[in-house]
Amino acid sequence: MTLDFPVIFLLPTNLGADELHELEEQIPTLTYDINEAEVILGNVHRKQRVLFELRKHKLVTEEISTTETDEPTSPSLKRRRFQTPGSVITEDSDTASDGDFHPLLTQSTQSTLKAAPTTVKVVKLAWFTESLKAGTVLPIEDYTLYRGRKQQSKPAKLQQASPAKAANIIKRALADPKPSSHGSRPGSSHSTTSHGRRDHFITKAPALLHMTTSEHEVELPPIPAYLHTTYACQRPAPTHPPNEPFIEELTKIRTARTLLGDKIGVRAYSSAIAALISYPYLLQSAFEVARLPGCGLKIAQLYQEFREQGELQEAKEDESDPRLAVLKLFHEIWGVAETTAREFYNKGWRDLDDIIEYGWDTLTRVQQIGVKYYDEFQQKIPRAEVESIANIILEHANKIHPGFQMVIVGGYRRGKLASGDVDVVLSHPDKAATRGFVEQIVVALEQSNYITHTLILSTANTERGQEPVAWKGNEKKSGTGFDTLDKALVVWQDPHWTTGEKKNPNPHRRVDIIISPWKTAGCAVLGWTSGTTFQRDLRRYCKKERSLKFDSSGIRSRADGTWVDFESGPNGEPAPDMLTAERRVFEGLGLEWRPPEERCTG
DNA sequence: CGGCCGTACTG
DNA sequence: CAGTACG
DNA sequence: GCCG
Repeated sequence: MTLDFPVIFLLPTNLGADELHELEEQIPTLTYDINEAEVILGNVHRKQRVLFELRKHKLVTEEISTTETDEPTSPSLKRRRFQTPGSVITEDSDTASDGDFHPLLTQSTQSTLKAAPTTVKVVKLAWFTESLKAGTVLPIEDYTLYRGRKQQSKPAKLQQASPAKAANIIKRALADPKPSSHGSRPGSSHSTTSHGRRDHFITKAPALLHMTTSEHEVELPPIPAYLHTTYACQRPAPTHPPNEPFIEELTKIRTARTLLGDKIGVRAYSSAIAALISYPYLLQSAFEVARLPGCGLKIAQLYQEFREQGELQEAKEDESDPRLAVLKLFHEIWGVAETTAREFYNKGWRDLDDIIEYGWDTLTRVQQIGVKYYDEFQQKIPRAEVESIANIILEHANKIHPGFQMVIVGGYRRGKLASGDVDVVLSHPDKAATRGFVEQIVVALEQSNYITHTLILSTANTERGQEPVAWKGNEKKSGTGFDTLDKALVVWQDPHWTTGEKKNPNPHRRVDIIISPWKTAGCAVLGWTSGTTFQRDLRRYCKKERSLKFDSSGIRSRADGTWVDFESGPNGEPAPDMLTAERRVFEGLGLEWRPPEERCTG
């Protein structure tokens, strides 16, 4: 008995290999060309997923509302398609360039369009399996997740774009932005090898671009090779990128997301910001934005708005939101993050005095310190003072045990003219010298009256990550466990003053003292120098591309937990100094070394 | 749709 | 355990 | 919000 099914394309998503194969056997009208399908069958249950699948398979459709009849194109369609968020456009669609059919953009699917049906339904898998069970083709409507009309006719000419219209154009054209919109000039320096999907070539921007940007021809500059990666640790990120004003606006939005506890939003904006920081040209168009890693439709639209208005409405609203202003104030207290900031706000508190008056006893120890020195911690620390503080720490270290080396890390090392705090990494070639050293140095600096408070003392003990399996093979060099990376986060105040006042006028400073065993000092320096996004992407890169686990106290294999030593020399001899060790870590990870000034990912 | 850095201290 | 910190 |  063969049931009378329509032509079916089967989505492999969410199907095991066996399951997939079995279904393929069972479908009498199976096609392997999605363009031929009348019905797309999939183990999916939500429309959002459907849209994703269609995009993935580069099938361009426009959703048909449930009230609309299937077949002939209704006259109202043209308007609607400018507004339908579900509209899916790909590089293979002539509509993506609005009739300016671009031969270079089309490859495979277009040739099949002529014989293809004009509409397609995406249907839950159950429709098919239950039809089989019932021995009859069940009504498809109950299982339909999505009905779409395939895009093949060109719409009417588009005139000079109004801003609102331009936004929609961008939206449509960027619905599947990456393959079609990142151009590069033939003969530009970067090659097309090894960067996968971002290396399609087009000689100039799609026609739409011109309508949305300017009257004259604008060729997009080539994307630098290093922007073909989503890892910020593979790109230079200068302190003052050409698009800083736009980046500042995005940073305002990110700040608001931070205060609202939207960690994922923060990550998203951080990725976009990091890519924009690495972009060496002044932006000209939204398409230029959308082809950057971490930048999609939303960021491109925001750029468009920025270009037209010089500011972002969302950023403006965030800045003038009184609640966010209070949350920001509270969030800037050391020891208070978004949850506690919100708690304070919900108690009706609006400033530091409220906290002191109504909540002092509910604060943790470190929060009390954070409130007490709120103003002083807000002050930036000039480079000269950073150096002076660091040198005092090094002197004390060498008084306890000569031979310590130090690198001032953090924002200072990245070149900032003034820092929020002081970060130093101390290490010593003698393994015995660093063990338990953090307590000694803190005590010494307390006794000399430099350290007034200790916020966190981390003596994360030497036993860590001793995977049972890690025992296979006597890995010659590093052998087993590295020692711990200890740290002290302290409050610092220079106890010397000359002005004859009775009270010490010197500001309290936040100082982070990190003690690393020599063997992993390169990781420590690398981990404590780079900006946050560089750091997160470095870890993500290690995980996804190298199956390694990076943190500032060492690198481990994810397979068996063994420690990986990139820092020692070819014969296992220790690195000559910490900066050499850092370079070796870059090298060992397969990353190009970057000077600290180029790790300013925000 | 699932993922988004990894670790340690505090209470 | 949740919250916070560090880059 | 973006990526795979």
